[in-house]
Amino acid sequence: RWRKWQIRARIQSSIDRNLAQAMNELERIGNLLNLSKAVKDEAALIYRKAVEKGLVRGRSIESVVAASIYAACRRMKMARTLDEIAQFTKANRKEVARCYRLILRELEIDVPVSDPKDYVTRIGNLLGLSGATMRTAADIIEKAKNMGLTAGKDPAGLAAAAIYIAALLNDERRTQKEIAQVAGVTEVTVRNRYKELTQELKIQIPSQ
Amino acid sequence: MPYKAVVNIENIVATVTLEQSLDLYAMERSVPNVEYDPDQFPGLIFRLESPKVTSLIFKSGKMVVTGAKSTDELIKAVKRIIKTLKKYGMQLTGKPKIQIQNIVASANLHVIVNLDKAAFLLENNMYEPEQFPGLIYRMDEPRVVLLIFSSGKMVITGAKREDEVHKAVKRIFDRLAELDCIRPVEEEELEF
DNA sequence: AATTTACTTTTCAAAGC
DNA sequence: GCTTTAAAAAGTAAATT
Repeated sequence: RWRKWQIRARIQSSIDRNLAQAMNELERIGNLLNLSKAVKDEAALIYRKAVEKGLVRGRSIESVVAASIYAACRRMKMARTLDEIAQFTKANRKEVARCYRLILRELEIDVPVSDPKDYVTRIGNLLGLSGATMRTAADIIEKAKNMGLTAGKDPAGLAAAAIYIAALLNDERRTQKEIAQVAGVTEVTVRNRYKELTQELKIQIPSQ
Repeated sequence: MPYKAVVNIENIVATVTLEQSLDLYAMERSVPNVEYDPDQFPGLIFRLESPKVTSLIFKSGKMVVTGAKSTDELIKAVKRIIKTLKKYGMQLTGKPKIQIQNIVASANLHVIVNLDKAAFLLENNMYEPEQFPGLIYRMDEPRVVLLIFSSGKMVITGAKREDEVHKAVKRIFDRLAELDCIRPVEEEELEF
């Protein structure tokens, strides 16, 4: 009886110590990513579940925290790539992705499929574009979805191309280079998505 | 939507047990075109030109043969590997025991798959287009993993028998159809 | 800007670290 | 877990030309 209580107390204290350290990491990375309290709270909730299920054993706290933050961002529709999050940890993208997959499988957490529209908002804000341009870009994404042009494509690349087109249509042109940079994709990808979207959606670009 | 899937076996991974220990250092000296660096990997790498397969040979007498596209090709390759090793002076006795460990196949359902919808309705799936363009589906029976693309093409892996591949393809087609996740291809260029 | 090469994902065994 | 081997799918990336 006593021994059982002792074991339980020991496990609880180890979870507490782990959580204390993890919450510091979560706060640090979350602030570097400019995440709101709501997203950080969601990440904390996911991390707590992961610890209770023993998913952190044999893994670095930092990687699991990063994976929890990624899952929280996805659930809260706060577009952040795995690379953006992993850059603030000692682990690489591959290790954080491994922890993320583990969280998806082991915890009963529903994460919606990444939406290019979430990246439209993020890229638009980083470039200081108007709400009208962002709405145009979101419309382009919606039409592309309905035509089946988005399946399997990187949402960041799709959003980058939609922003490029929308900015041209709304007369606040940005170069493919600066859009690609904030979107975290290459200019070639922006160009490829741009070609496909303008062709398939029959969008006429006014010549400068 | 008629079922007209085309299935291709792309790779068979098998283990071969020779039931005798081997001197890999001697093998590296006498058999040409082999790679052996025990610090990097414990197996000796032997490439057979026809049938084009690669074999990892271990000192325990066990080997891994990869690259065969059919069971016939696999058996032929194992016979030729042993014949080649004997030709270069390796003493091999007894008949090898061949076990297929994994079959990788590709298939084309000739339909367009709505991956967003499938990701939402299908169980045991993972669809992360930021990471990989295919939807990863873990099927319980037969126990295989399918990588499904919006083009209707897919990869089936983890099967131990060929009939499991065909069964899995038929099953995923039926499942995608009942979930209303497929639509016909507008116009398809014929492949020859 | 077009090619080529290469990496992402999944599966599996082998022996050893 | 890692190391090595093979293979496909489609997207993205980087290096050449």
